[in-house]
Amino acid sequence: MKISTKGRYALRVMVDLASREEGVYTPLRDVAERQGVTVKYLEQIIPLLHRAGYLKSFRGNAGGYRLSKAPANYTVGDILRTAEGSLAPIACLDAEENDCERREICCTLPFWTGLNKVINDYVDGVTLADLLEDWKAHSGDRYAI
Amino acid sequence: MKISTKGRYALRVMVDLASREEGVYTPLRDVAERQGVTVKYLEQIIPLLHRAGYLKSFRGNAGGYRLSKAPANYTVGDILRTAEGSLAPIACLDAEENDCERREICCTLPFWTGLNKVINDYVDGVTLADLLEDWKAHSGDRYAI
DNA sequence: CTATCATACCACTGGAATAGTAGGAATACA
DNA sequence: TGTATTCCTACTATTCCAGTGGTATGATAG
Ligand code: FES
Ligand code: FES
Repeated sequence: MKISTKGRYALRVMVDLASREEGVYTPLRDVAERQGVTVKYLEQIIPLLHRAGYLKSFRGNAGGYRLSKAPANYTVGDILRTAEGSLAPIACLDAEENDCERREICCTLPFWTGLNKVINDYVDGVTLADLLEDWKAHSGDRYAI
Repeated sequence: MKISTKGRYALRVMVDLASREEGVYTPLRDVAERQGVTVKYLEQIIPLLHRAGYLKSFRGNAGGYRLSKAPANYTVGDILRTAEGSLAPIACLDAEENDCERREICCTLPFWTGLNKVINDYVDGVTLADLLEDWKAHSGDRYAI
Protein backbone atom coordinates (compact mmCIF):
# COMPACT_ATOMS: atom_id res chain seq x y z
CA MET A 1 0.00 0.00 0.00
CA LYS A 2 2.79 2.37 -0.90
CA ILE A 3 2.96 5.09 -3.51
CA SER A 4 5.99 4.39 -5.70
CA THR A 5 8.80 6.82 -6.38
CA LYS A 6 7.11 7.64 -9.68
CA GLY A 7 4.21 9.28 -7.91
CA ARG A 8 6.25 10.81 -5.12
CA TYR A 9 8.86 12.33 -7.39
CA ALA A 10 6.27 13.44 -9.92
CA LEU A 11 4.50 15.42 -7.22
CA ARG A 12 7.73 16.95 -5.95
CA VAL A 13 8.74 17.91 -9.47
CA MET A 14 5.40 19.58 -10.06
CA VAL A 15 5.64 21.56 -6.83
CA ASP A 16 9.20 22.47 -7.67
CA LEU A 17 8.19 23.77 -11.09
CA ALA A 18 5.20 25.52 -9.59
CA SER A 19 7.55 27.44 -7.35
CA ARG A 20 9.52 28.80 -10.29
CA GLU A 21 8.68 32.02 -12.05
CA GLU A 22 5.70 31.49 -14.33
CA GLY A 23 6.48 30.88 -18.01
CA VAL A 24 10.19 30.26 -17.49
CA TYR A 25 11.71 26.96 -18.63
CA THR A 26 13.64 25.19 -15.87
CA PRO A 27 16.16 22.48 -16.79
CA LEU A 28 15.79 19.08 -15.12
CA ARG A 29 19.30 19.42 -13.77
CA ASP A 30 18.14 22.17 -11.43
CA VAL A 31 15.06 20.28 -10.31
CA ALA A 32 17.07 17.11 -9.73
CA GLU A 33 19.59 18.93 -7.62
CA ARG A 34 17.00 20.64 -5.43
CA GLN A 35 15.04 17.43 -4.98
CA GLY A 36 18.01 15.17 -4.40
CA VAL A 37 17.26 12.82 -7.28
CA THR A 38 19.33 11.98 -10.36
CA VAL A 39 18.52 13.68 -13.64
CA LYS A 40 18.43 10.28 -15.32
CA TYR A 41 15.65 9.02 -13.14
CA LEU A 42 13.58 12.17 -13.47
CA GLU A 43 13.89 11.82 -17.24
CA GLN A 44 11.90 8.62 -16.91
CA ILE A 45 9.15 10.16 -14.82
CA ILE A 46 8.73 13.49 -16.55
CA PRO A 47 7.42 12.04 -19.84
CA LEU A 48 4.36 10.74 -18.00
CA LEU A 49 3.47 14.28 -17.00
CA HIS A 50 4.56 15.68 -20.35
CA ARG A 51 2.38 13.33 -22.40
CA ALA A 52 -0.58 14.16 -20.21
CA GLY A 53 -0.17 17.78 -21.23
CA TYR A 54 0.76 19.00 -17.76
CA LEU A 55 4.15 20.28 -18.87
CA LYS A 56 5.62 22.11 -21.82
CA SER A 57 9.16 21.26 -22.84
CA PHE A 58 11.85 23.02 -24.77
CA ARG A 59 14.85 21.14 -26.12
CA GLY A 60 18.42 22.22 -26.62
CA ASN A 61 20.62 24.60 -24.75
CA ALA A 62 18.77 26.77 -22.21
CA GLY A 63 15.76 24.49 -22.57
CA GLY A 64 13.78 22.77 -19.85
CA TYR A 65 10.25 22.31 -18.57
CA ARG A 66 7.50 24.55 -17.28
CA LEU A 67 3.90 24.08 -16.19
CA SER A 68 1.21 24.38 -18.87
CA LYS A 69 -1.32 25.93 -16.49
CA ALA A 70 -1.32 27.86 -13.24
CA PRO A 71 -0.61 25.79 -10.09
CA ALA A 72 -4.19 26.17 -8.84
CA ASN A 73 -5.42 24.23 -11.87
CA TYR A 74 -3.62 21.00 -10.96
CA THR A 75 -5.09 18.69 -8.37
CA VAL A 76 -2.70 16.34 -6.62
CA GLY A 77 -5.06 13.53 -7.57
CA ASP A 78 -4.59 14.16 -11.28
CA ILE A 79 -0.83 14.22 -10.91
CA LEU A 80 -0.69 11.02 -8.89
CA ARG A 81 -3.10 9.16 -11.13
CA THR A 82 -1.08 10.22 -14.16
CA ALA A 83 2.17 9.00 -12.66
CA GLU A 84 0.89 5.93 -10.80
CA GLY A 85 -1.88 4.76 -13.12
CA SER A 86 -4.70 4.39 -10.63
CA LEU A 87 -5.09 5.09 -6.94
CA ALA A 88 -7.67 2.35 -6.42
CA PRO A 89 -6.56 0.16 -3.49
CA ILE A 90 -7.55 -3.04 -5.30
CA ALA A 91 -7.71 -3.98 -8.98
CA CYS A 92 -11.37 -5.01 -8.78
CA LEU A 93 -12.23 -1.30 -8.68
CA ASP A 94 -10.47 -0.49 -11.94
CA ALA A 95 -13.52 -1.14 -14.08
CA GLU A 96 -11.85 -1.51 -17.45
CA GLU A 97 -11.76 -5.08 -18.69
CA ASN A 98 -11.18 -6.23 -15.18
CA ASP A 99 -14.62 -7.40 -14.22
CA CYS A 100 -13.94 -9.48 -11.15
CA GLU A 101 -16.24 -12.50 -11.04
CA ARG A 102 -16.86 -12.10 -7.35
CA ARG A 103 -18.27 -8.58 -7.70
CA GLU A 104 -21.82 -9.66 -6.87
CA ILE A 105 -20.98 -11.85 -3.91
CA CYS A 106 -17.89 -10.11 -2.54
CA CYS A 107 -18.22 -9.28 1.15
CA THR A 108 -15.38 -6.77 1.10
CA LEU A 109 -16.14 -4.80 -2.06
CA PRO A 110 -18.25 -2.13 -0.34
CA PHE A 111 -15.43 -1.54 2.10
CA TRP A 112 -12.87 -1.09 -0.69
CA THR A 113 -15.23 1.16 -2.60
CA GLY A 114 -15.50 3.35 0.45
CA LEU A 115 -11.74 3.45 0.92
CA ASN A 116 -11.31 4.36 -2.73
CA LYS A 117 -13.71 7.23 -2.26
CA VAL A 118 -12.04 8.76 0.80
CA ILE A 119 -8.65 8.51 -0.90
CA ASN A 120 -9.79 10.13 -4.14
CA ASP A 121 -11.85 12.77 -2.38
CA TYR A 122 -8.80 13.77 -0.39
CA VAL A 123 -6.28 13.90 -3.23
CA ASP A 124 -8.72 15.70 -5.53
CA GLY A 125 -9.31 18.33 -2.89
CA VAL A 126 -5.73 19.56 -2.87
CA THR A 127 -4.08 21.59 -5.62
CA LEU A 128 -0.46 22.44 -6.30
CA ALA A 129 -1.19 25.99 -5.24
CA ASP A 130 -2.43 24.71 -1.86
CA LEU A 131 0.73 22.71 -1.29
CA LEU A 132 2.94 25.60 -2.25
CA GLU A 133 1.11 28.12 -0.09
CA ASP A 134 0.92 25.94 3.02
CA TRP A 135 4.53 25.12 2.71
CA LYS A 136 5.74 28.67 2.19
CA ALA A 137 3.76 29.76 5.22
CA HIS A 138 4.99 26.89 7.33
CA SER A 139 8.68 26.87 6.54
CA GLY A 140 9.04 30.62 6.92
CA ASP A 141 12.59 31.82 6.37
CA ARG A 142 13.82 28.31 5.61
CA TYR A 143 11.75 28.57 2.44
CA ALA A 144 13.99 27.28 -0.33
CA ILE A 145 12.60 24.59 -2.50
CA MET B 1 -0.85 2.06 -4.43
CA LYS B 2 -2.41 -1.37 -4.32
CA ILE B 3 -3.18 -3.59 -1.36
CA SER B 4 -1.47 -6.94 -1.97
CA THR B 5 -3.22 -10.30 -1.98
CA LYS B 6 -1.98 -10.82 1.57
CA GLY B 7 -4.17 -8.06 2.87
CA ARG B 8 -7.12 -8.75 0.59
CA TYR B 9 -7.25 -12.46 1.33
CA ALA B 10 -6.61 -11.92 5.04
CA LEU B 11 -9.66 -9.68 5.23
CA ARG B 12 -11.83 -12.11 3.30
CA VAL B 13 -10.72 -14.98 5.50
CA MET B 14 -11.61 -13.02 8.61
CA VAL B 15 -15.06 -12.14 7.29
CA ASP B 16 -15.55 -15.73 6.26
CA LEU B 17 -14.68 -16.99 9.74
CA ALA B 18 -16.80 -14.26 11.30
CA SER B 19 -19.77 -15.60 9.39
CA ARG B 20 -19.39 -19.06 10.90
CA GLU B 21 -21.05 -20.14 14.08
CA GLU B 22 -19.18 -18.70 17.04
CA GLY B 23 -16.69 -21.02 18.74
CA VAL B 24 -16.69 -23.61 15.97
CA TYR B 25 -13.42 -24.52 14.25
CA THR B 26 -13.57 -24.22 10.47
CA PRO B 27 -10.95 -26.00 8.33
CA LEU B 28 -9.01 -23.93 5.79
CA ARG B 29 -10.25 -26.23 3.08
CA ASP B 30 -13.76 -24.84 3.49
CA VAL B 31 -12.61 -21.23 3.60
CA ALA B 32 -10.42 -21.73 0.56
CA GLU B 33 -13.26 -23.24 -1.43
CA ARG B 34 -15.73 -20.47 -0.56
CA GLN B 35 -13.18 -17.76 -1.29
CA GLY B 36 -11.80 -19.29 -4.47
CA VAL B 37 -8.20 -19.47 -3.26
CA THR B 38 -5.94 -22.47 -2.80
CA VAL B 39 -5.47 -23.92 0.66
CA LYS B 40 -1.73 -23.77 0.15
CA TYR B 41 -1.71 -20.05 -0.36
CA LEU B 42 -4.00 -19.39 2.59
CA GLU B 43 -1.64 -21.45 4.74
CA GLN B 44 0.94 -18.82 4.00
CA ILE B 45 -1.29 -15.90 4.98
CA ILE B 46 -3.11 -17.28 8.01
CA PRO B 47 -0.01 -17.43 10.27
CA LEU B 48 0.17 -13.63 10.17
CA LEU B 49 -3.26 -13.41 11.72
CA HIS B 50 -2.63 -16.36 14.01
CA ARG B 51 0.59 -14.98 15.46
CA ALA B 52 -1.15 -11.66 16.10
CA GLY B 53 -3.62 -13.53 18.30
CA TYR B 54 -6.61 -12.89 16.07
CA LEU B 55 -7.26 -16.59 15.49
CA LYS B 56 -7.27 -19.76 17.53
CA SER B 57 -6.23 -22.95 15.79
CA PHE B 58 -6.82 -26.63 16.36
CA ARG B 59 -4.70 -29.24 14.64
CA GLY B 60 -5.57 -32.70 13.46
CA ASN B 61 -8.74 -34.24 12.22
CA ALA B 62 -11.81 -32.03 12.51
CA GLY B 63 -9.51 -29.12 13.37
CA GLY B 64 -9.40 -25.65 11.86
CA TYR B 65 -9.48 -22.00 12.83
CA ARG B 66 -11.88 -19.72 14.62
CA LEU B 67 -11.88 -16.07 15.71
CA SER B 68 -10.47 -15.32 19.15
CA LYS B 69 -12.92 -12.50 19.80
CA ALA B 70 -16.34 -11.39 18.59
CA PRO B 71 -16.41 -9.82 15.09
CA ALA B 72 -17.23 -6.38 16.49
CA ASN B 73 -13.87 -6.34 18.25
CA TYR B 74 -11.79 -6.44 15.07
CA THR B 75 -11.25 -3.29 13.06
CA VAL B 76 -10.40 -3.74 9.40
CA GLY B 77 -7.43 -1.47 10.00
CA ASP B 78 -5.89 -3.88 12.49
CA ILE B 79 -6.33 -6.80 10.14
CA LEU B 80 -4.83 -4.99 7.15
CA ARG B 81 -1.91 -3.60 9.10
CA THR B 82 -1.20 -7.06 10.48
CA ALA B 83 -1.18 -8.61 7.01
CA GLU B 84 0.36 -5.75 5.05
CA GLY B 85 2.73 -4.22 7.56
CA SER B 86 1.82 -0.54 7.37
CA LEU B 87 -0.82 1.37 5.49
CA ALA B 88 1.21 4.56 5.29
CA PRO B 89 1.28 5.73 1.67
CA ILE B 90 4.99 6.63 1.82
CA ALA B 91 7.86 5.23 3.86
CA CYS B 92 8.78 8.65 5.30
CA LEU B 93 5.72 8.30 7.56
CA ASP B 94 6.82 5.01 9.13
CA ALA B 95 8.69 6.70 11.91
CA GLU B 96 10.83 3.80 13.06
CA GLU B 97 14.49 4.12 12.05
CA ASN B 98 13.39 5.76 8.86
CA ASP B 99 13.99 9.40 9.57
CA CYS B 100 13.92 10.92 6.13
CA GLU B 101 16.45 13.73 5.85
CA ARG B 102 14.03 15.92 3.93
CA ARG B 103 11.44 15.92 6.73
CA GLU B 104 12.03 19.53 7.64
CA ILE B 105 12.09 20.93 4.12
CA CYS B 106 9.71 18.55 2.33
CA CYS B 107 6.96 20.38 0.50
CA THR B 108 4.76 17.29 0.18
CA LEU B 109 5.00 15.79 3.67
CA PRO B 110 1.93 17.61 5.05
CA PHE B 111 -0.09 16.28 2.14
CA TRP B 112 1.02 12.70 2.75
CA THR B 113 0.39 13.03 6.46
CA GLY B 114 -3.15 14.08 5.68
CA LEU B 115 -3.68 11.20 3.29
CA ASN B 116 -2.34 8.79 5.89
CA LYS B 117 -4.86 10.14 8.35
CA VAL B 118 -7.92 9.81 6.13
CA ILE B 119 -6.90 6.26 5.21
CA ASN B 120 -6.33 5.13 8.77
CA ASP B 121 -9.40 6.89 10.09
CA TYR B 122 -11.49 5.09 7.53
CA VAL B 123 -10.11 1.59 8.02
CA ASP B 124 -10.17 1.92 11.80
CA GLY B 125 -13.79 2.97 11.70
CA VAL B 126 -15.01 -0.29 10.20
CA THR B 127 -15.25 -3.59 12.06
CA LEU B 128 -15.77 -7.13 10.87
CA ALA B 129 -19.26 -6.99 12.30
CA ASP B 130 -20.03 -3.95 10.15
CA LEU B 131 -18.85 -5.70 7.00
CA LEU B 132 -20.83 -8.80 7.79
CA GLU B 133 -24.02 -6.93 8.60
CA ASP B 134 -23.94 -4.64 5.58
CA TRP B 135 -23.28 -7.54 3.36
CA LYS B 136 -26.00 -9.77 4.73
CA ALA B 137 -28.46 -6.93 4.34
CA HIS B 138 -27.32 -6.10 0.86
CA SER B 139 -27.04 -9.54 -0.69
CA GLY B 140 -30.40 -10.66 0.62
CA ASP B 141 -31.29 -14.18 -0.39
CA ARG B 142 -28.05 -14.64 -2.28
CA TYR B 143 -26.35 -14.57 1.12
CA ALA B 144 -23.90 -17.45 1.08
CA ILE B 145 -20.38 -16.66 2.02
C1' DC C 1 29.33 27.96 -41.27
C1' DT C 2 30.84 24.92 -38.03
C1' DA C 3 32.12 23.08 -33.59
C1' DT C 4 30.51 22.65 -29.07
C1' DC C 5 27.68 22.23 -25.30
C1' DA C 6 23.47 21.72 -22.70
C1' DT C 7 19.38 19.87 -22.96
C1' DA C 8 15.23 16.72 -23.88
C1' DC C 9 14.20 12.12 -25.47
C1' DC C 10 14.46 6.80 -26.14
C1' DA C 11 15.74 1.97 -25.04
C1' DC C 12 17.58 -1.26 -22.15
C1' DT C 13 19.07 -3.94 -17.83
C1' DG C 14 19.55 -5.76 -12.98
C1' DG C 15 17.37 -6.58 -8.77
C1' DA C 16 13.64 -6.85 -5.56
C1' DA C 17 8.99 -7.82 -4.36
C1' DT C 18 4.76 -10.25 -5.33
C1' DA C 19 1.97 -14.29 -6.10
C1' DG C 20 1.68 -18.75 -6.19
C1' DT C 21 3.35 -23.93 -5.88
C1' DA C 22 5.10 -27.89 -3.65
C1' DG C 23 6.54 -31.43 -0.39
C1' DG C 24 6.44 -33.08 3.86
C1' DA C 25 6.48 -33.19 9.25
C1' DA C 26 3.64 -32.77 13.47
C1' DT C 27 -0.86 -33.41 15.66
C1' DA C 28 -5.34 -35.11 16.96
C1' DC C 29 -8.97 -38.22 16.67
C1' DA C 30 -11.66 -42.46 15.38
C1' DT D 1 -3.47 -47.65 11.66
C1' DG D 2 -5.57 -44.23 8.75
C1' DT D 3 -7.18 -39.75 7.78
C1' DA D 4 -7.76 -34.89 8.08
C1' DT D 5 -5.94 -31.17 9.59
C1' DT D 6 -2.32 -27.38 11.00
C1' DC D 7 2.33 -26.09 10.47
C1' DC D 8 7.06 -25.48 8.42
C1' DT D 9 10.35 -24.68 4.67
C1' DA D 10 11.81 -24.21 0.25
C1' DC D 11 11.19 -23.29 -4.74
C1' DT D 12 9.55 -20.80 -9.14
C1' DA D 13 7.58 -17.69 -12.24
C1' DT D 14 6.23 -13.17 -13.13
C1' DT D 15 5.71 -8.48 -12.57
C1' DC D 16 7.25 -4.02 -10.97
C1' DC D 17 10.77 -0.80 -9.36
C1' DA D 18 14.89 1.79 -9.73
C1' DG D 19 18.53 3.09 -12.22
C1' DT D 20 21.91 3.65 -16.56
C1' DG D 21 23.77 4.34 -21.30
C1' DG D 22 23.26 6.30 -25.55
C1' DT D 23 20.93 9.48 -29.30
C1' DA D 24 18.52 13.56 -31.26
C1' DT D 25 17.85 18.46 -30.91
C1' DG D 26 18.55 23.20 -30.58
C1' DA D 27 21.09 27.49 -29.12
C1' DT D 28 25.42 29.78 -29.25
C1' DA D 29 30.34 31.03 -29.67
C1' DG D 30 34.26 31.34 -32.79
S1 FES E 1 -12.56 -9.99 -4.98
FE1 FES E 1 -13.08 -8.76 -6.74
S2 FES E 1 -14.73 -7.66 -5.89
FE2 FES E 1 -14.03 -8.66 -4.08
S1 FES F 1 10.77 12.92 1.03
FE1 FES F 1 10.78 12.10 3.08
S2 FES F 1 9.45 13.55 3.99
FE2 FES F 1 9.21 14.17 1.91
